[in-house]
Amino acid sequence: MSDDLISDQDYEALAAFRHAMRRFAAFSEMEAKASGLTPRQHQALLAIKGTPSAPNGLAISQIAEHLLIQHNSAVELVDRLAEAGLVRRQSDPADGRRILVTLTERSETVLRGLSAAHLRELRGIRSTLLALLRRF
Amino acid sequence: MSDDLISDQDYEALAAFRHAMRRFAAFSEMEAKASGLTPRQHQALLAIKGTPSAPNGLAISQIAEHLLIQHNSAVELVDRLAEAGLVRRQSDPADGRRILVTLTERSETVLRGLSAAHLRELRGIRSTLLALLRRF
DNA sequence: CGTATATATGTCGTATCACGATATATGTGG
DNA sequence: CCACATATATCGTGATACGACATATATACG
Repeated sequence: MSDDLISDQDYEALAAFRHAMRRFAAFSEMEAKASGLTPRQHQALLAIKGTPSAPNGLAISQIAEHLLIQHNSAVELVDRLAEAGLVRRQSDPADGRRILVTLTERSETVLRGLSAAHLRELRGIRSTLLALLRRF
Repeated sequence: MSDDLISDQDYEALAAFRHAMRRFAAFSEMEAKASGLTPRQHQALLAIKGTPSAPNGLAISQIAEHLLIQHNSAVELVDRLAEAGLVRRQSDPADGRRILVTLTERSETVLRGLSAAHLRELRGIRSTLLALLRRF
């Protein structure tokens, strides 16, 4: 483990890349918060909206997979989203165990604004991120 | 706010990009945890090591800036790192208010292993990330 | 000089939330 | 129709980032 050869430039590249990712994450947190969402809630909405292969909504287990969180955490996340009126739960007619989670009009609107802001931000930092990535 | 024009492809690109970032973050969490670190602790160590312009260590406020967290959170983060024997606090001879945080031998070793794993991972997902970024 | 102000670090109580362990419901295969 | 897998739900716990506040040091400027 201790015979890895890591140069100072490697460390610098890693630090710079993580800093850039953290900057984007912090931007996203701010935007989400300004819209009354937590980052996780935002990502859940985006996963539902951005999965065209699932037009009837995402199952809770799919949300967990997409966000790489535990299933029970996804349940709780959906609890909070539903309580805030941002998603609806509908049981899957094809499989009674599954709950399909869909957006509401309100979350569609919120997500639209958030996505516009994120697109702007990403277009602004795109070249920086590309340059940082190419250092690896 | 509600007249933003966002296409389905935009949503899909955003969701895919965030999923990739989350994947990397989850990978990093796992690796850090396997080394006995939290993600924040890892990033703090990396910031200290990867800032060549500060060879005597980073001040707590600089760590806060780099990680984009509040100053008091940085203090607490350094508390936990110091307690784990992963950093040392030294007051800055040039400014008695500042505390310079430096790595220990142990954290140098841990960070070396973590960095090697992250370099491998990043080289593996680099082309994927580049492709996702170019969609914006 | 000395006082006001700014900056850096530190302390403490609080709230959030992801998790592990566990429970219940539904589907599936022999 | 029974064993097992899968999906969702519940609950207690721990970790930690934060806001509000406190203290120490530096700097500006009369």
